[in-house]
Amino acid sequence: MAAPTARTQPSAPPPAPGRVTTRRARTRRRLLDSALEVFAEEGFGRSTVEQICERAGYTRGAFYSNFTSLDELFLAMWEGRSDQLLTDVRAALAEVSAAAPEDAVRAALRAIPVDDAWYRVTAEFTAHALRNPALRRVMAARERAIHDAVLPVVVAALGRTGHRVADEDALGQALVAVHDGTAVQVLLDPGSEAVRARREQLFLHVLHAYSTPSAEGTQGTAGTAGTEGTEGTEGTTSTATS
Amino acid sequence: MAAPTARTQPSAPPPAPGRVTTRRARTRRRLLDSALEVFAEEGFGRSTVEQICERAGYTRGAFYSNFTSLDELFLAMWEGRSDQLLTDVRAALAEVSAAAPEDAVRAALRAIPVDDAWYRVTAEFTAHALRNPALRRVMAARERAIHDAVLPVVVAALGRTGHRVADEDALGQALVAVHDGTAVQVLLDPGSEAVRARREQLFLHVLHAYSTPSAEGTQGTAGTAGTEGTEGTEGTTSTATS
DNA sequence: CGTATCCGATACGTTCGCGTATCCAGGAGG
DNA sequence: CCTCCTGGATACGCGAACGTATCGGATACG
Repeated sequence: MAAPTARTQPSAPPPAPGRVTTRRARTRRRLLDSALEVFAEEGFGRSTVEQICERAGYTRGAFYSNFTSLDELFLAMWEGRSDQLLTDVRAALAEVSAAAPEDAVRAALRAIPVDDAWYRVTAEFTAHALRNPALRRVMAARERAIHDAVLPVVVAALGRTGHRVADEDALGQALVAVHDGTAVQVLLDPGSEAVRARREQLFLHVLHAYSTPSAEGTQGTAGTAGTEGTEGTEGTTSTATS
Repeated sequence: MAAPTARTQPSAPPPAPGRVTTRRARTRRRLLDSALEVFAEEGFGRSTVEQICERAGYTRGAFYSNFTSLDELFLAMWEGRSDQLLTDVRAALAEVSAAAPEDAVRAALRAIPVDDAWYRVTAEFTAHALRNPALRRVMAARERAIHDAVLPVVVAALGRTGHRVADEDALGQALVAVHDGTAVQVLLDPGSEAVRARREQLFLHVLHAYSTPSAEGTQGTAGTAGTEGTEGTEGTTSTATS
């Protein structure tokens, strides 16, 4: 009986998981988007809650209703963007999964645009992560995820041209390192085509360094992919072993 | 109050360059040292003038007497440490200038210890530089200096084992990129010997990738490291596609 | 169409850090 | 030994950003 009307009792409403959610989600999203911009422009350490809210068209009340601290928002933002990036890369790699490794690399690099704003933020996130064990784990996990997503594709592509990868972890680590290291260079010297070209060149060198041509190719037929046809190259090894 | 009239010399001493300078220099130095620590612990954006002064044993008065802003101190500190590092590397390389490239690489890596605090600060400086054209130039100049200091030695060492470097700029850029990229990995996963080992391995791979064995070698010694089956392969791809 | 409930806006007091202006001690030069 | 100047300490006022407590409008649901 009773009580149906005014239940002030907290027992009933365990955070109803789907009530006004729609507005909230939009707000949250706008805050996160604005955060990226502000962090990129001002730097994390110099960004204020108010700047972010102002840009998103809200007041601080909205912020504190959605996040408890700037740190929390920073992490959420970075993870969100990072996930998106990973998704993009996966998609891009899926499309070219039948191409030669050279093309795969180029496609991957295209899928990971050296986005100015994003890398400014990532550099800062890195600095932050180096100081905070929890964040460090997050970042390490992220690198591993990228690693896991990219490696199989690369290895497969290499395999199609008759190359085998002995130590996949080493290759993965090398690729990530090269990516990070060269990305900064590209941003520090924007507009320099030379830097960009050498970046690509370095990737290819690394691919070759970490794979060995298996004497016999399975790929008699493998040519299949032929589409672009360019990949004939195979100079790989050409001269080959002494 | 009246005192001010006491200007004996109207000609005004052009900042007597060596008067109390001794105290001042010490103060400046202590502030810079403390700054590194504070920046490393708190992050640049969250460091305050007072924190730095407190750690150095001064008050804010001392700070504003020596610097005009945190930014200025940050730059001065980074440049100072950076110069020191460069000096160390030069010295280390001079000692091993007669060794095989593998040893040179190892010596260089030893000379550039992956110092936790320093890299945390550098990561932040990088982020900062990506946002500030003036700092960006400073950083680019620094990288070029390191590049210029290290390359000749590396090239010479390679030459002694009968390897020639076709594109020195490319090699330099690659080495810097690999250094930066792997340094972060080492710091993100401290204590992992595997990561460290792969870092060294990657350096060697890069050295080989960017140099070609000149048929005639002085390489009597070449046997050297024998680390891994060297990958004679070295197609170097240079020929590239068809 | 009413209404209970969210969600973001507004208002407030507080704390923190800054930069300046002034003061005083200590060390170099005579 | 005395003096004069430098360099750091102290004191002060200011503005920014924070976090909270409360309110009013919007919104999903019956």
